[in-house]
Amino acid sequence: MKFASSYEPNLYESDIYAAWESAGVFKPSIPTVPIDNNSDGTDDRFEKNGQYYSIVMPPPNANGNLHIGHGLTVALEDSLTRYHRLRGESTWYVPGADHAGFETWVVYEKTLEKDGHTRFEYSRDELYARVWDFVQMQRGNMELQLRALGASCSWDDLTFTLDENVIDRVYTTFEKMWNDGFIYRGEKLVNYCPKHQTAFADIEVEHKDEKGTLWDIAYDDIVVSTTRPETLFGDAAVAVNPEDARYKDLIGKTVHLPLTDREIPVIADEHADPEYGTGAVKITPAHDFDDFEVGERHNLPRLQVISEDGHMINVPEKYEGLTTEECRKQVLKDLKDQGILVGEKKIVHSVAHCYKCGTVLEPMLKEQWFIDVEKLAKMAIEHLERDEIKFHPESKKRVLINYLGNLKDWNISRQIPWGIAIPMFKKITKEATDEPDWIFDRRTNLKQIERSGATYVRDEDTFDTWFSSSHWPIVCTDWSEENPTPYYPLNVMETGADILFAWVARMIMMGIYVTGEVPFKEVYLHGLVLDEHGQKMSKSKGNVINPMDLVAKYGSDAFRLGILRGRSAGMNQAFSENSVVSGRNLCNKLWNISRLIQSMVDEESEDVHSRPSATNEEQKSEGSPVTTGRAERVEDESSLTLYSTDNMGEDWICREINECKKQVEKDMKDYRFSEAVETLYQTIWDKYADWFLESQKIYRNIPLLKTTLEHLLIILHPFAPFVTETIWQNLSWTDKFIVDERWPEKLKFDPITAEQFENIRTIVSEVRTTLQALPGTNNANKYALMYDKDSLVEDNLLLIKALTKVPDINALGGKPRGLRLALANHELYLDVPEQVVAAYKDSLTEKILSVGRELDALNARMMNPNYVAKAPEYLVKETKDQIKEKQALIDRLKLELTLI
RNA sequence: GGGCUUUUAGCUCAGUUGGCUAGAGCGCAGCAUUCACAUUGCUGAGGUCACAGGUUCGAGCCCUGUAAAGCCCACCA
Repeated sequence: MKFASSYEPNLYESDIYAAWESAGVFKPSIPTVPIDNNSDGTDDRFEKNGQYYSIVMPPPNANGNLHIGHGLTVALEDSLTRYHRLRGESTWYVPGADHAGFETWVVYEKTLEKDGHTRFEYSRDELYARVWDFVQMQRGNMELQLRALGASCSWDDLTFTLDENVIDRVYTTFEKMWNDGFIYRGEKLVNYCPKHQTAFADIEVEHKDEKGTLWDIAYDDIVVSTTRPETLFGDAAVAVNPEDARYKDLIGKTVHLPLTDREIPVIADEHADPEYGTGAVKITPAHDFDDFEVGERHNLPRLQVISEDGHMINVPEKYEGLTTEECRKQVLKDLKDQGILVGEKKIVHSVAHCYKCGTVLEPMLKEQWFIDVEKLAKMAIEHLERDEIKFHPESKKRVLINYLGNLKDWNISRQIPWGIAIPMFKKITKEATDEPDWIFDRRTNLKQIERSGATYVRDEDTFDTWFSSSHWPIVCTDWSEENPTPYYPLNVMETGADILFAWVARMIMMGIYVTGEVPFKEVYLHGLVLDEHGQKMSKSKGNVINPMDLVAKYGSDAFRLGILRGRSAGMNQAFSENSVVSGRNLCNKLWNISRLIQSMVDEESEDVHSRPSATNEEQKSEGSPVTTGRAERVEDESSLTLYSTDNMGEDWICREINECKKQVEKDMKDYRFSEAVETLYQTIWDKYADWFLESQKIYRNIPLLKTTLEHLLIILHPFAPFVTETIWQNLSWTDKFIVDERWPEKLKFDPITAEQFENIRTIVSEVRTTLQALPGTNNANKYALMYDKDSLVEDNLLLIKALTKVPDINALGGKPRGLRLALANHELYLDVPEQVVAAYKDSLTEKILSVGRELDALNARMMNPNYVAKAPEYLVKETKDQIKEKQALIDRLKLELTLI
């Protein structure tokens, strides 16, 4: 195949992915289901020596599109997956799809409304079936998008959050909790959205600061302060602080509740803050969280005056049926008319909103299922304290422990039809008094069941989705009591830092409760992807970046490289198209590197008959430096390519690739993706292309070119899977996929020779810098280079000439002239006329001064007796050496100056 | 009120047990054009590491405090 002059990702990506998928390369190499080859009753998977690497995808919404956060998630998770696969581990990346209970329901309810219907026209089962069809119809987009991003997940194992095995597992856990007494049904105040008519867990509530009014209302002799006058019909008492001298005498007495004919007691409770408002507060146990608790302490009645659809109930006829807003106006008017509205003050207070529709949430008295989380949280804390899970970033562990320590009981009932039905049935037969009021039963497809002569009806509520998704690591790995799998616990859970509490905390609690083990060994939390100005992306701001647009424009790899760049764990960081452009450029660079090497390989095979290894002959005739330990026809284990290193640049690139590999290994272990990518950029671009390949235009070592390119392609593959595979296939040096390759072994090289190449680099750099600094333009073509009795230069004439682009290199024959190059400390001169050298004098003087400043600093360090006495020996020695070096350099520079 | 995080080049960020003469990408400036790649090459400018103290032979890094920005939790009648 021929390489085009630039890499066009669109031409290859989808074909490459399809080829991977049909070849089945994303499946774990060791089966996920138990096998018993010896028929000895043991699971043979555990006997195999393979290492297991498992990771599961936080399930994207089944009927949605991927957003930028998903893009980051895939870039992170798939890099890990591909890296561990290349390392030879049995790697399992389980994809998922979320039924997204509430989210999807909101979308569906909108379409219902558009068609002029409401949820109340249908039974729960009908609604469930309708949403199911709705989701199936819209489903699939996100799975295609995951493929486009290169996610190398095992598609056969895709887990949908409403799959049968998920529901089974959730029911099993629920039953266990029910039997263990962790589940209770309680009438409590819950956060309730009157628009969506469902309750939420505390964590789903969005608090916003808002302007409001604090009204003072006279209840006989006592003036109470309230922001919600309409709830006064539900008042059960007035509370004052027991220490508050103003109201001491009133405690125990009753006052008249305005607009009604009721008398309510004045009670003493710490809840009343003497500093706030009038210091007296009306207590409405059924419609305020604090008041609910006060009510419990004082055994006050809970009077519900607001219905679930947000209208007034159980109130005087005049107010009955009004919305809370209308009622507030009416009440205020009536109180004013009676002259008992005695004050009003503008305040800012925080108000609970529905995180989806923004409606103000109503605290509502409801019977719901709750999980008593105390023991679960305690177990989780114990495991965390024992460091069984490593966090990235580390600080989040403490944050999580603090959260778990203050966790309140968890409301798991939701009044929406789209979700997993709660498997509880309520007794409706009055006479069967011995039977329990509520029973657990898995037959949630039935509305009504019979047991022990009693009739039970199904609870119509569904589970909070976080309750089922807290089982995610368990259900995705198919863990069960009978067949524990080596893929559980997961190696890592990668997800957004914003759902640390909602999801990660619950997975840990549930994992420990169900399996006795933490569900994952490490947690990597990514922050939000912000726009290029560091602003949160939002539709209303119009700054949303669609990852698929970028993939289409620049390619999947470019997107992945771009989004990983400059990103670190747990931080909300800006993202701009620029970084993707830079990723695209790297892909193109790599493509052209491969193109060049392929062309060299092709030439070699054409030339092989006429003039075998001509370049090597040339090299040898110039006399290579004497070295030891140089690689001789090394057999590289991964690629089976034979190579030898025949000059400095070749040893050097082997060393640099080994260093790069080592660095990437370390970065992946520490989840430092950005650094890994950075290292690869530098190695591929600044070292491999700019130095090694340039030198190979002179010394052509085909076997080494092939081996080193293969190594670089493999190391980059986890981050840029498509371009590396496309090149791999295009080169066709092997029959395999790069996906299936093994992480390369160390390259053999001579370290002494490798280090000598640094001298060449210094020489070349100085020639370039000096030429640029000389007056005039296009100096590279103007001035020849001269050398005198310098074996390094002599041995590498062609290379230096090619890299510096000077027109000529000549021997001086013991008569120095021109401009001596001082930095590199070799007998090298630029053949520059005197008047030009004179113009260079200023920059030379400046150079001497700056080196002088460095020397002063070093000397000052050595003058400090404490430094010499206390600093480690090697550092003192290093300083001494540096002083010598700098001094010598200054001498050379001064000599250069006097020569002018 | 409790907790967490951030502050380093114009922008976005690295800087892993203190050894730094503080780095990268983008951007900027200059130079180059039969070259695998202009999605390029070469060169360069650009920093009081938020501030103030302290510890240390030595601080971007450790300690104390201050300021600014952001996030989370709780409370807010």
